[in-house]
Amino acid sequence: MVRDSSQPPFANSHILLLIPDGAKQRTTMQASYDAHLCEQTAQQRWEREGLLHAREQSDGDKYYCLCMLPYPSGRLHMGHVRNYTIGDVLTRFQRMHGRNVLQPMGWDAFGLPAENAAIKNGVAPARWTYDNIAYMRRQLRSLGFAIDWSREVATCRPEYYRWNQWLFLRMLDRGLVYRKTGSVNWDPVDQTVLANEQVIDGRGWRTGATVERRELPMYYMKITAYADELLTALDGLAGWPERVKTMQANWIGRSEGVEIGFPHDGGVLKVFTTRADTLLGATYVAVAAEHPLALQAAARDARVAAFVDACRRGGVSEAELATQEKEGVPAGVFVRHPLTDEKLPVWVANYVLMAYGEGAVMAVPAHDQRDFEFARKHGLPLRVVVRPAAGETPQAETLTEAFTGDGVLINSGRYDGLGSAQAMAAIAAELHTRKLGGKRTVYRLRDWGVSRQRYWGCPIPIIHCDACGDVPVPDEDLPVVLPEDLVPDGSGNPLAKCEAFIHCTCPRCGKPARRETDTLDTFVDSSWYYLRYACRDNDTAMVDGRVHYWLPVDQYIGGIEHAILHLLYSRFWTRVMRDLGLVKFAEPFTNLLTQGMVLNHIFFRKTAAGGITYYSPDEVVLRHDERGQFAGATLKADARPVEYGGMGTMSKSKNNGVDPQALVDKYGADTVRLFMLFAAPPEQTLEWSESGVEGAQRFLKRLWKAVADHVNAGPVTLLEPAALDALQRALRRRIHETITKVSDDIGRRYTFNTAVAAVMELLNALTRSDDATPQGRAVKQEAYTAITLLLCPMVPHICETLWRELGHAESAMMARWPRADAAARVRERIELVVQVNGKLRGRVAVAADADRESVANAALAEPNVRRFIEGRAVRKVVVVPGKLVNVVV
RNA sequence: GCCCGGGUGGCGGAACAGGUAGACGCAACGGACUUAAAAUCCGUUAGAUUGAAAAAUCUGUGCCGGUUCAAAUCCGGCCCCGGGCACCA
Repeated sequence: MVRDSSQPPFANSHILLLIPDGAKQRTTMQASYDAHLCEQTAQQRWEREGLLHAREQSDGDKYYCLCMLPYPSGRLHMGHVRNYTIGDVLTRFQRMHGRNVLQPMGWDAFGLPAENAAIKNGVAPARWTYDNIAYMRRQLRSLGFAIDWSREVATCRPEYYRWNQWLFLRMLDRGLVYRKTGSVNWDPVDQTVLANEQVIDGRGWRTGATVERRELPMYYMKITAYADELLTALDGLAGWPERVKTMQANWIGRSEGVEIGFPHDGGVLKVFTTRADTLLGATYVAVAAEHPLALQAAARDARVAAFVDACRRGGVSEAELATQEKEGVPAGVFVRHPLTDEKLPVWVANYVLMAYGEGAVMAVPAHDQRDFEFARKHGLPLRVVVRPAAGETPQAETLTEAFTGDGVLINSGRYDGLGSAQAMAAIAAELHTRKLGGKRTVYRLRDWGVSRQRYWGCPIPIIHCDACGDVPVPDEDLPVVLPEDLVPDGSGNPLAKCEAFIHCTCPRCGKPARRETDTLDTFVDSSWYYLRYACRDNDTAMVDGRVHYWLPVDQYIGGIEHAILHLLYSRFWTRVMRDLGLVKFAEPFTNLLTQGMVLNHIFFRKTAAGGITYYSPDEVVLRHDERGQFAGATLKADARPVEYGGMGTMSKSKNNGVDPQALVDKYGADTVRLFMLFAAPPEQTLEWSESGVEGAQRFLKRLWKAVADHVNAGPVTLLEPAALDALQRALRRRIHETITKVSDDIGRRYTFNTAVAAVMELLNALTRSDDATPQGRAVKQEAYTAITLLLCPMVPHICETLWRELGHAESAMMARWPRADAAARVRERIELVVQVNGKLRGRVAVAADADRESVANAALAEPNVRRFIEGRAVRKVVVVPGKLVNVVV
């Protein structure tokens, strides 16, 4: 069934099709396009002929095209359609280039929405999830994606997640998993942990209660052990978008600086700074509310205790911490300056993050803007120790903002006169001699907390024994299976109340023990699923030899929202597996295409309790003022106002997804696919609008009718390029220019919108021509053959039928991509634009190979150009070959 | 608040390495076909000015400034929108 890639499909590959091969019985082609008939017939054929199954084979290059697996939220939305259509186009395009392609699909099936659905409707998350998968799988099939369904995985199945557990234990063996406390959002009313998404303005979304931060013991994966490698390896990812690499580099956030110890009665307070040159300007030290020094101070001082307590209110997200008002109190503790021995006060401040560096900073108000504002607010002193290399020296009394640039040191004793860089090195050296610090590199990246106090996730394979402590579940007892019949009610993890799950015996001492009831972060599931597609039927190993054939992924496609977390975790996980000898590569995704989000309006209401409810855009009516401007919206159900939340990503949680099914039912899959591709280039954000779907449908109908008219006019004769007249040559040139353009747009640029536009232009040119001569019809035969092949990756169903009508027995899916004939594209004369002083003043036609001088002379002779240069001296003539002439006067 | 993108006609977008701004499509308007409508086909469509017309000129790519023979594209500053910020996925 698989084509031998060494055989070209046509004897003369420059001329696309000479004579139909007669495989089709000559009957009249139907005049009108029936999308649903086409789609059903084509899908059945692909299935019947086994064209969707990928097999490991040695001949020909493999091409593994992967789309990020969907969360089974219930129905596909337009973001999915966009993602999977792009993937399908690239897969089919590569298949037509003779590659052995794999395009799998699966389900990111654990997660919060299943629990929310359970709370709302009382249905078990497992049941809800499996029903959703069944429905969405049907939707994906109806869109005609060339997916090898025999490799489907669902991350909520024990045969999948047992390998999460297995690898977790291997990481535990190697010290890459450890336990420590971490902060979570706590809803005091529901007595439950909330996700950051469920905290809105510091309140729980269901109860409206003010959220508190709580400390819980959790498992962490040591991604920081790979921080440096994950950062430096970005340079090698030539197939990744620059912006994604920049985001990851900033996220890892490597900083080279100096660690400084401030001695005090109870020991040494460590801080980290990238500006050790400003050390002599430090006038106080600030610590995070969770810092041991702050907690000690709180035990002695009621005011500090109250402040530390206040810091616990609100959520844990960085965005929330970073936008809150900067506040602090004196800890009532003092430290000594490591160089001057000066006594400096310690403050407890909410802007210091415990998770970064040492959870403490030296404050230099004259040279750090945040310290400056804090010092002004609390009347703390300010000392200028760096002046700009040129310009005025800032005066402490008159400063209106911190001077944060590098410069020359002043008021710094023996360091006076040194530049910032020299001073940093010298100060680091002195600290090192005094054993109070030295150079240090820190990362913004934190270890990956993987514990979730939730039911619908992969159980963490640990048993807690009073005698033996935390004991790993033995490999032979894996998987630890999650009971699928529990129904969360919003008050904590039902697993923690499930006696049948919790009770077990300690594998070490045999005494009764308790299972861990936390489950793993769902990012664990999605950190390696792309490996499992290669070998999902192996029940004795996580990966096998087939992984070495298919991986790494040649093309990965998914939303830009995953630019950091998912992609970084996957890169980390792959390295762990490499170091365990399970895979031979470090980077799982060779090429990455990050698709822009599909946005839609967000509407919501706050409930009486302070919670929030989202409404679908088709549940509301928009109101406009007399000038046609948007002026609010009301709910259809009760005609009362709803709040507008702006544009946002289509998602289950915001209730603003648009189900493509109605469009597929009405217009067919090809129209929906074509519309999504034509709407915008893939990387661009797309605000949802349905207008344009009709246009996509109209184009397919026009194409169908054009091919039908051509086919029904009877057999064609052999194309003889030498026998063509000028018009026929011009049309044929357009065919081959279009082949070049579309090949480049799909294969290199990924701009499917311009590829479609180019084919539309060619069809427009074709339908304007009424040349019925034998050679005229031969050119058209070549044109329709080319168009069918060029569109095949994008709208495969209609092309399957057109291909058959054009006389081919083999499926269009297995046909070879057309090659442009360079000879057909040659032009004799070209048109150039002529500018005078950069403004367009005329056009001239010249021979394609004309030299600069004759081009310039032709330009200067153009009548309108002469009008503008008359009576003025021509100072310069810029000739851009093939493009334009600019006359400067 | 921090990091990363984006902003072009009524709308989606095109202009790929600094060289014709508005390809292609939607919507709108006018016409053909039709008893009529739908569908289809043909035409017009950035704004302004001049002209009977052909055509020509001016302005114009979020805002302000700069570099260049030439800027949507490069540089500096600002505004707005979107994505991410570690428990949404």
